[in-house]
Amino acid sequence: MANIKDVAERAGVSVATVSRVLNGRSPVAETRERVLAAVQELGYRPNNVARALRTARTGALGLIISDLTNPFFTELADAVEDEARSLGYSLVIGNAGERPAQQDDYIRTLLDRRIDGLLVSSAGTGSAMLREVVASGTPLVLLDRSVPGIDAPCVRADGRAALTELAGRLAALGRRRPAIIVAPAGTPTGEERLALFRAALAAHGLALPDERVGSTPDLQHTGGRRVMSAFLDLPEPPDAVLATDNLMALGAMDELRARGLRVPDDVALVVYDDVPWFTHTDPPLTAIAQPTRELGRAAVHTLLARIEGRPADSVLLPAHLVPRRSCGEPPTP
Amino acid sequence: MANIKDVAERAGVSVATVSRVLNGRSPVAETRERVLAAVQELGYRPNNVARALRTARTGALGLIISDLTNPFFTELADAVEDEARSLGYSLVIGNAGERPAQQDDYIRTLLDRRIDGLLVSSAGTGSAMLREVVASGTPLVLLDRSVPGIDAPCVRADGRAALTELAGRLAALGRRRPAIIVAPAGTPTGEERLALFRAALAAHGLALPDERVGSTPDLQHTGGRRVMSAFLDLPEPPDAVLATDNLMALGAMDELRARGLRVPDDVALVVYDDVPWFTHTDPPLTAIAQPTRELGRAAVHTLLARIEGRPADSVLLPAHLVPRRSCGEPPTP
DNA sequence: CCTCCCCAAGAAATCGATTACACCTCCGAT
DNA sequence: ATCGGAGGTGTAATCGATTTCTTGGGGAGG
Repeated sequence: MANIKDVAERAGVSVATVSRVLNGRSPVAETRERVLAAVQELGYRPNNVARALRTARTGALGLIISDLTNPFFTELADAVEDEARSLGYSLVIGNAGERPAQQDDYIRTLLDRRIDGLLVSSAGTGSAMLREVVASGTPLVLLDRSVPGIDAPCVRADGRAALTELAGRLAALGRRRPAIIVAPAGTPTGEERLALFRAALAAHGLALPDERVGSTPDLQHTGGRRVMSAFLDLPEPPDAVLATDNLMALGAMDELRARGLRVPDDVALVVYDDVPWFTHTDPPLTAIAQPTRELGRAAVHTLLARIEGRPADSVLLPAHLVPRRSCGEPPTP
Repeated sequence: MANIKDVAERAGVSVATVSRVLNGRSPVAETRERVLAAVQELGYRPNNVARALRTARTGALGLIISDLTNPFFTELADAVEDEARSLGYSLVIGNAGERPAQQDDYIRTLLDRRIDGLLVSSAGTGSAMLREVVASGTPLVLLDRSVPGIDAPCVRADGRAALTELAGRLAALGRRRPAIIVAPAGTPTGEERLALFRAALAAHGLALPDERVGSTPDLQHTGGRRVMSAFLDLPEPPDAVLATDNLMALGAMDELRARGLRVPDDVALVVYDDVPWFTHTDPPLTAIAQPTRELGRAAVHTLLARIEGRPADSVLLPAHLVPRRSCGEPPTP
């Protein structure tokens, strides 16, 4: 592949001039033409590796995503990618697969590659490596999940309004025994969702006792199913369940189906995170929709602010409730 | 951040020695210890950008995916990422969003970043840039979708057996008027699926006339819905439809539902690509499952073979049929 | 005791760009 | 006429690693 020296020779100028022309520094028509012609003829493309070494800017952002196969995170990644690209950055995606060790491994790799900034939707609570990121001076923004003790802005959704509305509807529909499936204590996101839901229910005179708070470290299908099974074995099983993740919700639904129970007749089901195909499930699922694409965009902007040394605060965007049949609503058209 | 010079000074050796120790070249116990100690104390990490410049190897692979929000490609990307990582490469993902222009843009960026190799699940037929990739000497492997005129190995699934089985079942279930929703003529994948399905049906005495071949350039939800609508307006509407993409299938299902038709009673529906939540749709969807993860793995291995100068052939892995209720099977447990 | 060889380690070139600095030329002002 | 400034261009330093070439010291063999 042709390099800048070849171009310089062909155009009869020095490499400095070529560089200047290409970076739009000193455009003297005549010289400029010759250089651009040479670039054309040789099909020259600047080597980004060399450029990055010299300028200490790679033009790449890193994104650590907790689980790429989870549709919520997929859409998030897609939005981040879009926004980064439109701002001239490319994106290196690392999929933690909900495994803290793998996440650390990936962060390490990204730091070694000298990405300009890092977005992390953290798996678990392992923050040792995140502390290193901060120490290394690499701009960091947390996404969707905050991590205590890490000094970095966090971009995420606020479920308060949606949960308040949900509690009201459940109460109005006559549900008396709500339950929640949530990430284990110690995960900030999980604790927050639990607290907000509980408070919202209390406002309508509904209690959320500990026996109807089910948690599982396995934030997947099987975890959701196991928790639902435990719920149904209670002397007074719940008549409305909020699953704080879409995969767990599917597991829960499997368990209900396996026991011959019907949604929403026997148990209402509500899911955190809306996904396009929720309209196609049986029954269509009521969801708490996070503003996914906006979160992605905001995260990129916040990160860029940090990269450029501008001040950057945390961002909180409102989630909203999307009522469908699974919580006892009339079918949507 | 500490660099190799700092380490050298601290250990009282030259940079060359540090480099050798770190790359396991000259292991003299005593010197080695001192260097490693210095590395520890300074928290030194080699700068991959500098290393890449010198060695002309970045240790990164590129993956162009036609649509990241399509669950099939998500799983594919996940598998590729896993495999690449386990082999010491990191992955830069570019999402073409089914737009050829964006795809070209991304390929350009990846080439400029001097990735070691490129995997492309191509959007559309635009192959001008792919030709450039080949010309640039960057190892290239096509994934899922072959591109005529591009001299690169292609890793994809073979639907013959699955389609043959499907045709047999449809015939046995008494379906007489099969139809297919497919990518427009000119896309190799679409044409192949059409030809295979038609041949398989013919073996059971079923015809697939052109009026029951619906295509749409929009490989998404709306495209699928439009085609299904046209089918249903035929004097003799189909009684079994194969959608060659999962998003198009959802669109088709929406149209059926909107018209008050029932699956599979009125129309049987079969989908290309299996997705975890197909068991949760109403009704559960019969699918032709591609060996997604194996495809991803194979693609990485094929690419690595090319990178290392070993010969690499195209790979064809068998897809298989997963019968569920939407094509008239008994409910699966 | 001298020579030769081998091996470890240092010095310096190199990868391909950007950029500080020096130089040269041309022009206008004093 | 001379000086100063400005603008364009070339020379060379630089980024941080790897790698080639060179050097020096120690051990073995004569």
